[in-house]
Amino acid sequence: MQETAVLDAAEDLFYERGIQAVGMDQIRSTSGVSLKRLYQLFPSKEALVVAYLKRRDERWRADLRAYVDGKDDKVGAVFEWLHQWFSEPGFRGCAFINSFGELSATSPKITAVARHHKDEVRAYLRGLLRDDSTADQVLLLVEGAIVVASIQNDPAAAWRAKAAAEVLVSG
Amino acid sequence: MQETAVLDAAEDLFYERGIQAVGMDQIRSTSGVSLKRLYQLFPSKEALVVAYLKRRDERWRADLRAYVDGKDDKVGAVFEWLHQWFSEPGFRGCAFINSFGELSATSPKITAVARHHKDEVRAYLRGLLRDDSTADQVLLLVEGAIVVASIQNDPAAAWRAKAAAEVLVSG
DNA sequence: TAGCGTAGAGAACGCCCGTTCTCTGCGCCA
DNA sequence: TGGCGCAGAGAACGGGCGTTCTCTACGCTA
Repeated sequence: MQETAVLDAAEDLFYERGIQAVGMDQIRSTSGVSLKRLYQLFPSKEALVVAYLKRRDERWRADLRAYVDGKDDKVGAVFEWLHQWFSEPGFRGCAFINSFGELSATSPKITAVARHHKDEVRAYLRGLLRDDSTADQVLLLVEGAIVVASIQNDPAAAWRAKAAAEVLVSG
Repeated sequence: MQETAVLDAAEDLFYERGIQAVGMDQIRSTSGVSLKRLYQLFPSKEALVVAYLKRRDERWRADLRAYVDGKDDKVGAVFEWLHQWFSEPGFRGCAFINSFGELSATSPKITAVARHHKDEVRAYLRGLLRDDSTADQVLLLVEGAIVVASIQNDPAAAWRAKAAAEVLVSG
């Protein structure tokens, strides 16, 4: 489907290079969808960015859930999954943190999507832990691990976060 | 001094709106320094961004040190200081995380400055704690608190991080 | 006072952006 | 087969970007 091709191209390019660094022409040539059709599917670049982020949010959380579901140590599994993610070749941090830093001053819609993603992650952790304040602390470790892993290019941040989470959960 | 005026304008505008959203003309009109002189002081926009980030890095860490120095509970004081920062009117997250998300794919120099800032923060925490692996865990809480406070617009993230840090340090 | 060098203001340059429009050509129905 | 409509390719548009250049006017030296 054309919409999927456009979103695939958008995700590859926006995540890899940043949103403002990618023009609509590059989305066109990568997706193979004409500019006219592209604007029929998404009436503006902002709408395309929002669609890209929404799809990524849902897939990201579904992947995390799928990995954690079978495991006994749910919290530990979250950080194992993060470590896997950090180790992927194209890893460049959290798309939502990056978009927020780039565009929160310009676009309330993009700000809202980023906020929603973090809300959902927090809710997921609360469901995993049954103690809200511990879950909120674990969320801080998750976000911190993502930031440190990307900026320092150091996937092992996930293991340090895992060790810290174990202390918080057991304590 | 003109250089200071330019850096002040750059910091205000880049931090508030993002780097790519601010043009050199706006730096000129805000600082009152002519474009020609501006390019004598900083030979390119990238050089100006690097200078802005370097000055901010040093001032940020000096402010943190100044606040923490007198306190008994050094680690607690770090999070108190963060809470103060999060509560400032123009708070929009960490300039280095934001710049990294926006430009790490484009500019190795900016990437290096962001990485250096985080290295220095880590080193500072290690000096405070004398136990490197605990310090690295506290770093995750610091970064996580910054991210959550900015995206959720919730300065209280600092208090949750403080409580978690107390558990990690005492444990 | 005459002449020179410097610095400032802002126009100009080439390029790329997001978005729209035009023009071409192909597929469908009578 | 002839006429119609849709869709694709890409040119066009207005504007903004980073950077450079021109031109003016002022201040110092003799």
